[in-house]
Amino acid sequence: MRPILLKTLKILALQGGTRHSVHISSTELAMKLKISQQSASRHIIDLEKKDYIQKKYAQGGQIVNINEKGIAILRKEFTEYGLIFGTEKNVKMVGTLETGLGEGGYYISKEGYMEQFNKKLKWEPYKGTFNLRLDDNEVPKIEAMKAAEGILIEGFEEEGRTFGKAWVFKCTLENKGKIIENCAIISPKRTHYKKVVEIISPVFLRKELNVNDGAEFKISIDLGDS
Amino acid sequence: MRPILLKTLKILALQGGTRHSVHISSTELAMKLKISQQSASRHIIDLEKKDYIQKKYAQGGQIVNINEKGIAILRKEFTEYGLIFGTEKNVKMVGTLETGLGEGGYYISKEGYMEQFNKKLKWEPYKGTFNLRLDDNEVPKIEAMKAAEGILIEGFEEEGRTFGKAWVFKCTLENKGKIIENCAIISPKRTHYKKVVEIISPVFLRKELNVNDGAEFKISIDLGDS
DNA sequence: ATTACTATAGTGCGAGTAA
DNA sequence: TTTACTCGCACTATAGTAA
Repeated sequence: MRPILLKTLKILALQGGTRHSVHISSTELAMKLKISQQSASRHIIDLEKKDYIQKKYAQGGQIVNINEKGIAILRKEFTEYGLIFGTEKNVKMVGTLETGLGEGGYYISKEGYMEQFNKKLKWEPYKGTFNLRLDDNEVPKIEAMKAAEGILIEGFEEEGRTFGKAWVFKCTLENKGKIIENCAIISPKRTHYKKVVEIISPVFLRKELNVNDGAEFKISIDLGDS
Repeated sequence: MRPILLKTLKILALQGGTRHSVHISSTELAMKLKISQQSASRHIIDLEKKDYIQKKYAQGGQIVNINEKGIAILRKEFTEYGLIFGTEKNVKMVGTLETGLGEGGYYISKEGYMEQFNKKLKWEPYKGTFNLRLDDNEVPKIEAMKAAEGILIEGFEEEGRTFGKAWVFKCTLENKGKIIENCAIISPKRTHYKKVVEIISPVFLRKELNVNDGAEFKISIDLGDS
């Protein structure tokens, strides 16, 4: 979505558009946006074309209603600002199971990491990672989460090789109504553009849950618990 | 501020930029914004020129810090989204006293309004309004507040003339540390582009406080109390 | 690797105006 | 009064590239 359309949608929402219909002329909207009447009109048309709003003509302006899709995008913004200012304490995301390269399992099974997991998570992970691919627009959320506090897992040296530090975030997973506590997202970098998160857990999740690639999971990260 | 710059600033904030410095290359930022590296670089330069951020070069990217001014604009956005979703229960604004046209006093002193003020506010206003000019960027806040609930003052007919309905919002004012309870903003329209709010109060505020045009007031509106 | 300049391509803005 | 079209121009983004 173009930034100017988001701004337009926000102005409509500030007039109460998420709660009831808004009566506003393109001239008035233009003033609020500090753009021309023509551009305001175009933005309204664009928003309707993209199904963010509905409109109909009325005496001296138009009646605008914000659709579910529009409310959803505004709520996403609100959540992201909540993450910025640390008021959002629980991050929920949806991810799809996929097969990784197996590298994750190699790394986490190193004793230098395992002893820290035992100490800091109070459980020992199964020696493999569970890879969940996030939806494209979840990425800012996971990055914000990573930018916030997490549990630091120190790096170490072994046989002349360096194993870098990592951060873990306690979370729970949910699949078909079944909730798995004691999971954690592990990430080698604080913030890094990546659509896949690697999950560790005391149990072999694929077997425990009998799931295959493509299975959908709800991920819930409690930021207050890190 | 251009919408694209706000979006850029938000991305930086989501990397933790409001809490600590962020190490990010223009290429990585460009990916997150889904624009070219060149544009991302330009936006970073623009943000720094306008004092929203500070940056310095580092190995493999740049180190960005968000300034007070940048944090302020992000917080304003957050507040506005809070108003949209009704989580912001208290709206605070700053306004400057100015002399109105005296019309407000004429209208509110009509018996048809006065009896409603007595009943709905539990006090009778002084027969004049106290006009506070808001800062330009406070306008969306006041409009969002007006879009939310308020106390409805019904219109009426008198000698063939129509006196329209209005909304009042209980508030308190603060000037030089002195707090005046029992004030209310009165507005003839739910949402209307206007930089001046008219305040009513049981007392003649100019005399009570010994203030003149230009005096600064903090306005605090409790939306849960309407 | 980076950042960020110049030059060009492309998009979006607003003036004018019709309906 | 509205909304919203066409069209020209200006601004913005990106490609190419230097440092």
